[in-house]
Order: sequence, then structure tokens, then C-alpha cells
Amino acid sequence: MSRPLARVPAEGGIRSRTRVALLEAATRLFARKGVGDTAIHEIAAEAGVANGTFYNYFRTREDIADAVGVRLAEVLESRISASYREVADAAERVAIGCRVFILQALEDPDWAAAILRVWSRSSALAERVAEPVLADLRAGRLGGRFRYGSEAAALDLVQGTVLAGMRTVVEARGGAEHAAAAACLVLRGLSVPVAEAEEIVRRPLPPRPRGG
Amino acid sequence: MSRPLARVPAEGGIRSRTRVALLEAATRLFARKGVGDTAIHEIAAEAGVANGTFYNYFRTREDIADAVGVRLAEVLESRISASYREVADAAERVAIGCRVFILQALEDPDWAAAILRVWSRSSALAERVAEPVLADLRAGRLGGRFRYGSEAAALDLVQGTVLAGMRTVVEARGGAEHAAAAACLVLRGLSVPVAEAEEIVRRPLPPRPRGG
Amino acid sequence: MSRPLARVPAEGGIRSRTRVALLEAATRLFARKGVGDTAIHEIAAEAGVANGTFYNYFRTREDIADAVGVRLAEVLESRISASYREVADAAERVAIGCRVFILQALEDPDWAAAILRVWSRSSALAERVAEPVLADLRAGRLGGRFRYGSEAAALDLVQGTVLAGMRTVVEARGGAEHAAAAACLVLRGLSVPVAEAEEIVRRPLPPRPRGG
Amino acid sequence: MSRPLARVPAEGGIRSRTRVALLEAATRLFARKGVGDTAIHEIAAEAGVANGTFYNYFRTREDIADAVGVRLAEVLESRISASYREVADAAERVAIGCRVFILQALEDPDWAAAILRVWSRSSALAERVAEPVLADLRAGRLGGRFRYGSEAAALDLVQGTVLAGMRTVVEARGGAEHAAAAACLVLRGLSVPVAEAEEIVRRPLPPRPRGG
DNA sequence: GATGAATGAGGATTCATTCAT
DNA sequence: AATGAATGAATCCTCATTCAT
Repeated sequence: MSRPLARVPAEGGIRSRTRVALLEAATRLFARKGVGDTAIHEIAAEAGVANGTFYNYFRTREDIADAVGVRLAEVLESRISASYREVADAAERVAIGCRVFILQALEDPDWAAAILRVWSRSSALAERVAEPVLADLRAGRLGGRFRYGSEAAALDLVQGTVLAGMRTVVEARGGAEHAAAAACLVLRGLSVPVAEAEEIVRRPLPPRPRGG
Repeated sequence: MSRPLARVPAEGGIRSRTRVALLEAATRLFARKGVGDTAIHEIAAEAGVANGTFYNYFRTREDIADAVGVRLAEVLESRISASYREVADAAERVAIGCRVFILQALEDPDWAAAILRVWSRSSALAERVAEPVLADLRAGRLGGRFRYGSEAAALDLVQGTVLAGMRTVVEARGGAEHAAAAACLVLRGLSVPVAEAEEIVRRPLPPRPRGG
Repeated sequence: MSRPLARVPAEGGIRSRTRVALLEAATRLFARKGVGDTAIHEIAAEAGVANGTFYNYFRTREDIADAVGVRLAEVLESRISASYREVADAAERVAIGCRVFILQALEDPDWAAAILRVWSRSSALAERVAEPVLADLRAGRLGGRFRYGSEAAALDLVQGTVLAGMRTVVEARGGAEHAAAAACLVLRGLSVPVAEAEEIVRRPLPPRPRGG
Repeated sequence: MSRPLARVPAEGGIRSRTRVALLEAATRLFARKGVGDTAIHEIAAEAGVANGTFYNYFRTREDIADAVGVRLAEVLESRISASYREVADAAERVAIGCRVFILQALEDPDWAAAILRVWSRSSALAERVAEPVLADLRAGRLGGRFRYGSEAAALDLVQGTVLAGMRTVVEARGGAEHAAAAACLVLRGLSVPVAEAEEIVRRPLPPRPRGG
């Protein structure tokens, strides 16, 4: 695993409580209404601070959208890298990543909605998520686990299917089983034999770390 | 093919000349700046009509976004169903669909950008595109061509990968070869054997109909 | 009676049906929403004609408001002068006028609402209504029936009380008995002895003419 | 007294300086052009604040019309209740009320025009004014001063005549003597004997309080 | 740092009016 | 006469941003 312990951000520490309140408020609102339809004064109100306080921490809405994206990615990374710690096999790592994303969307639809809405506005988020996936894909190809012609296409397969899967569960068109089903198709797309893919996606997920 | 709008059937009326101008203007602007960032007076200006004329045809921006979505879907359908006419094999049909989408995105990035931006705002578009894909998936499973546990997951695989692939070529991170590469991974995800998948996605596309 | 036979207008004759349709539509809408809140295209729609047709008959909204006022006054006059035909006593004439107005408001709240709304916009209406009232006041003073110092104040008494009474019944704060009650107070204000006033306002109204 | 706004009690706050400016501006404009014909940006300009500031205090034009109505009523109440303090006789109280309204209209036509225009838009105003009138009517009937069959009709007599009287002086069709003349007719309508009514409406008005 | 009133540019929407058919 | 699409000025309203406290 390339980025082993991102450790949830330093925001609990010295950095202002207000900044966190704004980020959380923005996340809720972005999830509910999208980035473009959320007014700055709404974020301030939801965070329980005055209108002008926003500008002590962020300069524009895109600014905070980026920060929200980074924050969402950090949550995810901490979740996934925790799951990863003991897993060396690239196929299993990819399967875990796919499943965790979709299961998390099921558990926390707000988070998922925010991811989906921020995804196309904040390049920071997409890039950050792509990084560990690419690392696993390369490792899997080197180790003979995966076969694919184009790395970009493989990344599209993984990210595209997972995002679509998240949307499916957010819209209540799929339940917990959707995570394994999607992961299985992804693995097969990367050339993992069918039977093996089915077995891998049924393995229990590594226990989540205490903090959740 | 630089002219995106194949002039889908019903657009012959006299009065609806203006309506078409508005739809085409909106398509260009949505592609360039997204739905939420396009002002209505911009659409009117781009269409060469007065500000208030917009409201003779549409009531809100979401309204015209839906109509644009329907229109884009119609263009696509006509393109794809034309390609399909002679093809019976479900695997080849799916491969054609995936490739046509991505190649079209390469040829007409405006169209593709519009699709990507409207996709999440207009349920009409997503539903309309899903329909023929589902038909092919079912036919392929019945015919033993495909294996998948969950239909929803299979749809996520196809749609998710193709949308991601479109974004990749629109952002110039992939060229013409990306279409076949993505289609190949999709077929393999649906359980088509690797060698066969590679062969299918290399078959020439059926000739486009005259109108194109 | 000063203006004996206004005979309901000539509008049924050669003048266009469309004009009447517009006037009736405007009356309904003015009654419902007031003059200022009624758009010209609404009047046209309510009349069942096209937008531009309005301008073949009227030039502005105030224009048609005036015409509506005149028309409402004509309806009234025909109603009242019919009632008057056989009545010579000024006190009884005033009592009839007050009662007819308020009873008419009860029977046709739309008409009354229109009167109330047009009253302050169309000087034509107020002047037209004032004329016969003044004639009766003068006749009554000459004949020793009424005593009042200021003609303007007497007119305010009659018109003000009747308009307020109309509003009262339109707002359902009064019923048929309200007409006689208000008329009685007006007569007393003009110095008709109490007992006599009470008797006068209980006399049956002259029969309405056939046309109504 | 040319300064209409006696600065009714509660208006001392710091922030509400702007609110008062808006209310005074609206009062002037409503008086001049009516509620419906006054644009919100006109109110803001007249108050000397920016366009959007209006919305920090009121949401709609009806909103501020209501507030203006309440404010006008407060001015009146303070004026009249001051005049009343020493007066016990219901007939004299009613006479004072009628005369003060009409005299005030003469002294401050802006205030009167605003009353007349707001009257039919703001139920708050009408209700507030009706209350003390009703109290006096009841007291007068109990004390044998007034005779009337219907309380609603009596209220219509008083309010209707006074409003019409205000309009008369605003339109310069009557002078200072109009106040007494109208009040006299009202008293007679309520059954006060003619000679007595004439005497009562000639009594000097109680001195206005300092603030006036 | 926090506040929140004030600002005013900008976008949405309505509607009176014209005019070619 | 009737039509009704097109027009664009005028108004409504929101909201990012500033700044004095």
C-alpha cells in the first residue's frame, strides 16, 4: 500500500474549531444541494457563525469545495488504508477498495452524495483517489494478477464502476450486496478468473480501526 | 463529423425554429460551462433571440436541461441503433455501444461535455440511455454470452466505464484507442473471454448512415 | 329622478362582441385581483382572444379600467333608475339607492368587488354615481326632507357609508339585513326622524324590471 | 403640524434606524403613488439606502405596507387617545375622533393619502382603527347616547364617512369646516339630537400633547 | 477573530407593446 | 380584425463581499 498511514488530519488539534464547523456544514449542504446551489451565507448559517466569518477561512466557494473534497478523500483513505494494512495481494486490495467505497455510501449517504457532487468540481479529490488505485493496478500487472492494455482504461473501469455503484446505492437501487457484485465485475474486467473473483469479493473485510 | 446534431425526426415545425436554436445554444453553453453556471440570458444571446423569448419555450434552466438531455439521447440513439441494425450478437452490440460513445466524444467534445454535465441533472437522459443497454445485457445473459450476478451492477459497469472513458478523452488523456480499450475491459467484466473480447473490439464499426 | 332612462348601453348592438368580452373579462379579474395586479395578457386570455387583440379596443390598463367603471355604473344606474321610476320622495329614493347597492353586492360579490377596486382608480365611476345622489340630496333639502350644512359632507355620508357597507357584505360580515340598517343610519344622519327612517327602509323595493 | 411621525414609542434601537428610514420613505411614496405602483428600488432610494438593504428588513411590498399601516395607526392612536384623556362622553369622543382624522388629513395630506391607499391593503390598519371606535359605540349605546340596530352598520357609518371625508379634504374639495360637518352628520346618524350634535362638534378640541 | 449591516452587481422573470402574417 | 411570437425595458431578488465595531 502506497500511502500507508495518512492518519486523519490535524484538524482536531490547534486549528480553529470554526474551520471544521464550516467544512462539515459545507459537506452537508453540498451533499443535499450540490456545490453550485449552495450559498455562502447558507454555509455560515449551517455552521452557526456569522456571514463574514467564512472569509477568515476560505476565499471562494470553489475554495471550500476543494477543501471538502480533500477532507472526504482523507476520510476515505483512512478507512481504506486501515483495511489494507495486512493485505498484500493487489486483486484483493482493489476489491476491498471498491467494496469499502460502496458500503460507505450505504452507511453514510450524505458522505456519498457529497463525493458525487464534489467529484466533478474538485480535481483535488479525483486525483487523490486515483493515486492509490493506480499504484495497485501497476502492482497487480507486475505481479501477473491483472492484464490490461491501457492504464487509463483500467482506471476508468475501476473509478467509473465504483462511482456508478455509489450512485446506485445512494438512490436506493441497490443494497449491501451491490458492493461485492460491482467489485466482482471490476476484477473480472482486470482479468481475474471468474471463480477467483467471486471468492475474493466474499472475503470478510478487515476490521475497521477503532475510530471508525 | 463535426455537426453534432443529426436533426432527429420531429423537428420540422415552423414555430419551433426558435426552440431548436435555444436547444442548440444551451447545448453548447452547458458543454462549455455546465448547467448551473449558464445564465439564461447567455442562452438567449447565444441563440440570437431576445431575453424574454426564452420564456416562450422553457420555464426554468432545469427545464431546458432536461430537453437538452432528451435531445442528446436522441442523437445518440439514432447513431447507435443505426450501427446496430445488422448486428445480432449481444457482446458485439455492447462493444459497439461503448466504442461509439467514446469515439463520438473524441469527434465532438462539445456533445460529450454536454452529456457529462447534463447526466446528473436530467434523469430523462440516464433512463433513456439505460434502456437499450439493459436489453442487450439481458439478451447476452440469455444467450450465454454474459455472466453477471446483478443486473444493476452490470449496468454500473457499462455506464460507469463509458462515462469515465468519455471524460478521459474529453480531457485529452486518451485518444481513439481508448474506445476499444475501455470496451474490451467491459466485455471481460461481463465474462467474455479475453481473446474473444480483444477480437470483438477490433472489428470495424458498421458504416454510419448517410445523415451523419 | 334626474337621469330617467339610461337604458343599458348600446354594446349589445353593432359594437364588437370582442369588446364586451374584454370588458367582462377585465371586470372579473379586477374584482378578483385589483386593477394594478391584473396583466393585460390575463385579460386577453380570460376573454379568449389573442394578446394583441386587446389593443384593437383599448390602449392601456387605465383605459379599460375606466371603461369597466362606466359599465359598472351603467348597470347600477339601470338597476336604480328602474327602482326609482315611481318614487318621488327624496328620502325614499336615497334609501332605495343605499339598499340596492348593498343588496346587489350581496347578490353579485364580483360586481361589488370590482366596484370597490375600480372606485379609487376611475374618477369616471365616482362622478357618475355622485350625480344622481346629489340631485336627490338637493331635492330633499328643498322639500324640507333633509337638513345638512355641507353638501360635500352629506355626499360623504351617503357614499362612504354605502361603500363601507358593500365591503362589509362582500367580506361576509353582514347579510341582507345590513342594507336596511345602513340606509336607516344614513337617513337619520340627514335628519329624517328615527321612526320614519325605520319605516322607510322597510318598505318593499320596487320590482326590478324584467331585464334585471 | 407638518412632521407626521410623532416618533411612536418603541423606535429607539440602534439598528432600527434604517428600518424607520425605510418606513418613512415607503409612507411618502405610498401616499404619492399607491402601494402597487411603488417599486421597491424606489423605496430604497428614497430612504437613501442600497437596493438590497430593503430585504434585510422586509420581504415583500405587502410586508412593508402592513408595517406602514401599523405605524400610521400608531400615530393616530397616540394623537386621539391623547385628545381623549379627559373626555368621558361617548358622543364627544366619537366627534373628536372623526374631526381629528379629517383635520389631520388637512394638515398632513401625505399621511392621509397613505392611510387611504394602505387602508384596503393592510387588514392590520383597519382592524386597529376599528377597535376603539367599537368601544365608544358600545359605551354610547349603553349610556343611552346612541341608538343603532346593527353594530356593523354603525361602524360602517363612522368609518365610511370619515374615510370619504378624508378623501374630500385631500382632494381639496373641502376645508377645515368639513371636519365638523361630517362629524355632525355621523352623530345624528347615531341618534344624537340635531342641536346637541351641532354643539358637540363645535367644542374646542382638547389641546394636543407636547410631541405634536 | 467574530460579527452582521450595508452594499450593488448580476441574474431571473414579467409584461406592455409591436408587427408580420 | 385577429393572431401570437418576439422584443427588451423594468422590476424583483439573491448573494458574494466589505468593513466598522
